[in-house]
Amino acid sequence: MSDTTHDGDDERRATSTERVRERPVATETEAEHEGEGEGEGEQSENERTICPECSGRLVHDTEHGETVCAECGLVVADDGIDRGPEWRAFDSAERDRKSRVGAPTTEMMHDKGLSTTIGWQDCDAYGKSLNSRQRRRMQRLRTWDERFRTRNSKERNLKQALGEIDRMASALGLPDNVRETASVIYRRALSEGLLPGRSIEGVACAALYAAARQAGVPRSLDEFERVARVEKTELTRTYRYVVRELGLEIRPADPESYVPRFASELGLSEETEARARKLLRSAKEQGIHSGKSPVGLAAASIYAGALLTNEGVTQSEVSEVANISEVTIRNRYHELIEAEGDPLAA
DNA sequence: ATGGTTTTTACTGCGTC
DNA sequence: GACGCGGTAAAAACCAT
Repeated sequence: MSDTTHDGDDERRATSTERVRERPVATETEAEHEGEGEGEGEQSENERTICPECSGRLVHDTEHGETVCAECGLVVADDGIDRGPEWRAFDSAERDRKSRVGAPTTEMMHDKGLSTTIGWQDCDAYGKSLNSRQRRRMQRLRTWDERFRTRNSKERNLKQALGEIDRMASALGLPDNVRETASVIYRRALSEGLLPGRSIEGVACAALYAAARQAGVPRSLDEFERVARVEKTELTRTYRYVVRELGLEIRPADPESYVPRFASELGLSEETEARARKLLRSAKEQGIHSGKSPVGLAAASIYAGALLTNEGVTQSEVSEVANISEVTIRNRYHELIEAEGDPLAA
């Protein structure tokens, strides 16, 4: 699912491959700094995403190889490298024949999945098993391969964080694309020096929380606290910090996104779920929802919806699955029914 | 730190099975 | 009498300033 973004690349024209910048021919101090490729081009992330003229958002136009401002149209950089292939394919057979690339890169691994790994199966390229001497040899190589790949601290840091993100994401049932964005957020936090003084787990957790909300599949703080290795207070603190420093735009969670999960946990019908959504929508139109906790609203809409369809659900049951007090449910659901235009009275 | 808003806690009374 | 529900006051939590 995560590689769908790469499918369109084949059709892209290579407009700027011929302009790939030439390297200076001879340099006297021969590549002494080659080995320590730290954060290659990531240090000035802000400069790349914000227009210097009007501070609007910058967008990359891969068709023309330009970086332009979405607000004022200012062209910031026009020497972008087109990373698409230089050939075109007109059917899938031709695509297979011409393609010279391997797996897509992924943000989910600390080296973007570009490194090779020595397989764990003790067999050669023909599938024949190795003898014991060769086996020992491969085991040694594996060890050194692993040490080499995770050699510096930054990469070890990333590796641990991404593992943490992966673990929590599967515990919370979050899809791959959320993990990807969480990884991107974490990378940005790391390259902007947000980590010192904060725990890896905390920042990783905050990144995942932010990513889930951005993707419209939010999980409540309570749910995060259950799977995270950090306290809720630390989570909220680092979350706020990361969002502010990185300038992430995150709107308040949509109550409707909680409805399906609560409904299924309580074993309620589609009809009730639909009623709950309807209640939430009319509440939104009247602006009842602003400032109120989205989870509370979702819980109240579930309760009210079940009431309207005569499905027996008690307030305490709803408060149980939503982690919201019964009082809040009562207050919200009165407001919801009033906003709906009092269908009970009709 | 502070003040305003929202949520939670704790408690009470009412009606029903 | 246990349970579901509604309401209230005060405490706690949260958020922007």
